[in-house]
Amino acid sequence: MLQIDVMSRIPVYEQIVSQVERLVAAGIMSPGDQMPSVRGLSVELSVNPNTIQKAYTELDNRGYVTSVPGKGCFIAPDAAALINRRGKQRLGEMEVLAKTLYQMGVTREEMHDAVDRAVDSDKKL
Amino acid sequence: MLQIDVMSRIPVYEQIVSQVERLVAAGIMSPGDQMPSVRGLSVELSVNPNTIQKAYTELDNRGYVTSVPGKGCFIAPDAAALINRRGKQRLGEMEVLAKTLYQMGVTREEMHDAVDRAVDSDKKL
Amino acid sequence: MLQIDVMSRIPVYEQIVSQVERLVAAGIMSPGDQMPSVRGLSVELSVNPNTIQKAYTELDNRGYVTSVPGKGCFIAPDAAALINRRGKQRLGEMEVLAKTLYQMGVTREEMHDAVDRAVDSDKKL
Amino acid sequence: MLQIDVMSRIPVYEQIVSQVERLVAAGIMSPGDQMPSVRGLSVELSVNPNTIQKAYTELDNRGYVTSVPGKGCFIAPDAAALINRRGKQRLGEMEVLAKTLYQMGVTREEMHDAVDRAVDSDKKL
DNA sequence: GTGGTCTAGACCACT
DNA sequence: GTGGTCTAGACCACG
Repeated sequence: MLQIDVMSRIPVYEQIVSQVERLVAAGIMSPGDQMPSVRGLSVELSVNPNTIQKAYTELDNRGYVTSVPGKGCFIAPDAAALINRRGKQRLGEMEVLAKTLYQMGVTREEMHDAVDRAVDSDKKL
Repeated sequence: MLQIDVMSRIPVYEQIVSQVERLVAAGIMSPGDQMPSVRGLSVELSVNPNTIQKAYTELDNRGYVTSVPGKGCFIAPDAAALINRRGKQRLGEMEVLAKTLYQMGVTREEMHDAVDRAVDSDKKL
Repeated sequence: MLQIDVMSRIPVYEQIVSQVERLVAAGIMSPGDQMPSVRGLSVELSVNPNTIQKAYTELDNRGYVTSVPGKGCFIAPDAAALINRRGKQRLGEMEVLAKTLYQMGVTREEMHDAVDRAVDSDKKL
Repeated sequence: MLQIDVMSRIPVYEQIVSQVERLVAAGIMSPGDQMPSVRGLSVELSVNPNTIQKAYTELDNRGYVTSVPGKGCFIAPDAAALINRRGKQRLGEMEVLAKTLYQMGVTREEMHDAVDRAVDSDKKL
């Protein structure tokens, strides 16, 4: 269910967090669902268990999952809402990027087009 | 003319590159203009000369600037065009970010608004 | 596998870049192969780690290699193609040199012979 | 008669030496001809007199000119022969370059073509 | 004075 | 352990 790109500059643990984020927001993973075990996911992705643990800790910090010692790690009831809130906060990143590109001579329309392309490409899937 | 935020996670040399990029694109620095000397900028920004040197080397690699040992560092004739081209290439980053945010439940309109805010805030200055 | 000539006027980091270029083009290093670590190569060649780092950064900039912090530095999938493309671009250097030598009274045949000597000496190895 | 490119990476004094080399080899300057004065050439090219002096010193070292204190600087009788000899020595540079390019996947034919292009472009002028 | 290279030694985040 | 950034201080060639 998860795929990681070891060649990417994005830290592996962050890739895992992002993908869980996406799966929950898309409704593929639902509140109450159990996450794979740290050791299981470690072998499945051929990734160091420490890295998986770091991702899970981050997911817990963000409130997307609740770890129950001895039982496992479960998607939190309000995960989707939290993710949506976090998404809105990240609009600031887009604002910063847009400002930078605008200062480099990219037009408002070109940026709107890029956003539309992204949205449409996602709708198709 | 340049300002550095030492607390930022963005490397100092990258901050310098970005700011020169902006100044050239805005026409504040023009082709043929001489950049501040490595040592001069070093003391002005209280940054190690090697860090400035790294920024200047990067600017040269990108073709924004031509460094002439013993003479100085000058804005290249086609710097603005190169910067614009690089800006268009970076639209891919915006597409990736937009896709991610969309998957987190952010709407197309909210993203368009973010772009518009960025453009308008820059126009005001 | 790499050898450095500290007495040469060619910067050490450029020597490293050139040699890796050669090894990859010759198929001795293949896509996906891991480069020696910065520190490891540093002690092996008795060169400062910063110098190695500079070489690796340049290799990354040229797309021959992808550096993954915390994991290592790996030969890029399309490294050989990029190197070949760069080689063709550098034919311009040969043209400039040939023109200069011709103006100094060196004949076309003498230059062809020099090229042939170089090619043959490389084939023998 | 001489033209220098301040933006070039090639040192100004070397540009001057090369151009005098070319003019003599082409027969435009002949043995016995007087070189421009250091001060005169300095203002004509808008170049620091020290730089001109350095070029003249190098020309003298190579035996292309003989400086007569108080009278001036004159093209040596055997200048053309010396230049031709130097040209042949520089075939080594071409050999090194050819070997490098060959190792980067450039073919023998492509290099021969580059040499021919250079020779032909010079013949046309 | 200029840019460019190198060494030495430190710190950071990530695996 | 890895790569990446930064500081401090030195040396070089060029103008």
